[in-house]
Amino acid sequence: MAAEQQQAGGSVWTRPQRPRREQPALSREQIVAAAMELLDAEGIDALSMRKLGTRLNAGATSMYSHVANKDELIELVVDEVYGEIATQDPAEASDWRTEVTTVAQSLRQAFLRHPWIASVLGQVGMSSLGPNLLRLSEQMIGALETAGFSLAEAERGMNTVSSYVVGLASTEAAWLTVLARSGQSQQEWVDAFWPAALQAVQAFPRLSRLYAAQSEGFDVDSNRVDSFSDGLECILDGLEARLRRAAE
Amino acid sequence: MAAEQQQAGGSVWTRPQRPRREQPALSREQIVAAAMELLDAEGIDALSMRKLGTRLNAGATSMYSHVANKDELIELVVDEVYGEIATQDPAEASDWRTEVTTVAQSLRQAFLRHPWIASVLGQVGMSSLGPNLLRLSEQMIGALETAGFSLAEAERGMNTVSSYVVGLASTEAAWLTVLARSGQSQQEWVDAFWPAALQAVQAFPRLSRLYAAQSEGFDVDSNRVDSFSDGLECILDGLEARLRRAAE
DNA sequence: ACGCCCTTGCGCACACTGTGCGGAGCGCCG
DNA sequence: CGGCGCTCCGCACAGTGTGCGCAAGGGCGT
Repeated sequence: MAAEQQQAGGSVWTRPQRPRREQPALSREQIVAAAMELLDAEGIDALSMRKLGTRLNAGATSMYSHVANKDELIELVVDEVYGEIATQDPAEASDWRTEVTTVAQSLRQAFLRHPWIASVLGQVGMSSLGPNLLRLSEQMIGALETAGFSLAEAERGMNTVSSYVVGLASTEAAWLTVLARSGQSQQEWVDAFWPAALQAVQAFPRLSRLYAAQSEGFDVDSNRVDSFSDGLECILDGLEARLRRAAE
Repeated sequence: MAAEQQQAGGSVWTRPQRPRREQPALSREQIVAAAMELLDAEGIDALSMRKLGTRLNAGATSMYSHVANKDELIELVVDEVYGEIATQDPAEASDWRTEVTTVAQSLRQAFLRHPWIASVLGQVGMSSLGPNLLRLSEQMIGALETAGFSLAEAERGMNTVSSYVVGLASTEAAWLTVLARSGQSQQEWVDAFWPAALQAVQAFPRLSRLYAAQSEGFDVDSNRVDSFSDGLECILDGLEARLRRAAE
């Protein structure tokens, strides 16, 4: 610490180098950005106000002038994640399916870029009403409404799609978090866990067959993205069906 | 504390009432059950090992003989929640759609009975491989496979449905948690938040129309269950479509 | 029958958390 | 130039998960 400085000098100059009002030295944006870095680098457990403070060359409680709570801070960071997703230019009006698919894929990838978000969504919920989330909602509802759905139908469709994306991406992200915490490579982790999984599953015939089939190697990652796209298209098929049904 | 007892008596009798080996006095099941009670009653923030200990007339660290971690404890409680869902008797082989729907609805209701689960799923993931979760997976895959899907298709279908259920129920449960923490009634909370929501949304035309339409009252709860069932049927429609497509 | 060991529960302690409070430095307005 | 207010920070408090070592008995070897 700076203990020796305090002992050497008087209390007058102990921290003269603190550049008080040249610029506020701490801003909401900086805090949110630093929190995002910390979360991406070390995960949710490493985010403490003290660590965030030191990373900003500030005290532990200095952020409370700009942010009410740790919870509010987290809400802000979450919306920042949503902010990474660009809304499409409405000029290039493409197929509604590709438009919805684009948003969904971007959302998934944003979640996988910031896996800590899974551990946080259950506390913050989608209820935070941050501007970026609202923007995404507006776009998706817009795509569905111009496709021919009523406004209420469009909202339900959006809820269905986004629930699917959030649910699946959360599971994936949680898995990534566990993986990261274990410190092993993906292959190591799978190898280590596979026997236990096989044994846990052996009382269930279909799961056993499934796991056995998956044993004879296949690419885990590519299967995952296929699986995501497949489920998404399944939902879109369901939506398209009711669109056609309404048109007749 | 029991300080005066120690001062008054010798250290010999300070805790003679502890019934050492008459019965183990603490079991995994008891611990999990008590944790569930505590979680249901006071939510995730109230679950600490100390509180759990006092509730079991035990010390704070006495559970660590039966449970490795707090995390492991939470995994156990989560699987206990899945355990509340009964698997259907395979004898009465009904329509695959109603079978899947039954599981999905039960899952949703279990989540809403224990809203704290939302804040926990992102840390534990579905990756815990607890026996009850496996049982549910087996049933759902079974329903899909006997309906005519291949094993791999059945797994993907299950993933799609369960991701949807988990995602949506998590959002709802998170909302319930926020509501409970606020201490207000649902109506009070909505009334208090509505102006802010309207203002946040006013930059987005479609969301504004949507919220305005929802302002002229309708039953929030019934709309929610309708919305859930609607999205679920949408997914099932999509699945059924590929079943028919494969049959041709 | 007696003494030893080994399991099991628990008190203590440590490092760490979020955050309320009061004070201190600085810029700005009157 | 004096007072006000906004930021920033050190301190302190209550509370957390959990590692460590001790104590108390039941079960077993002799």
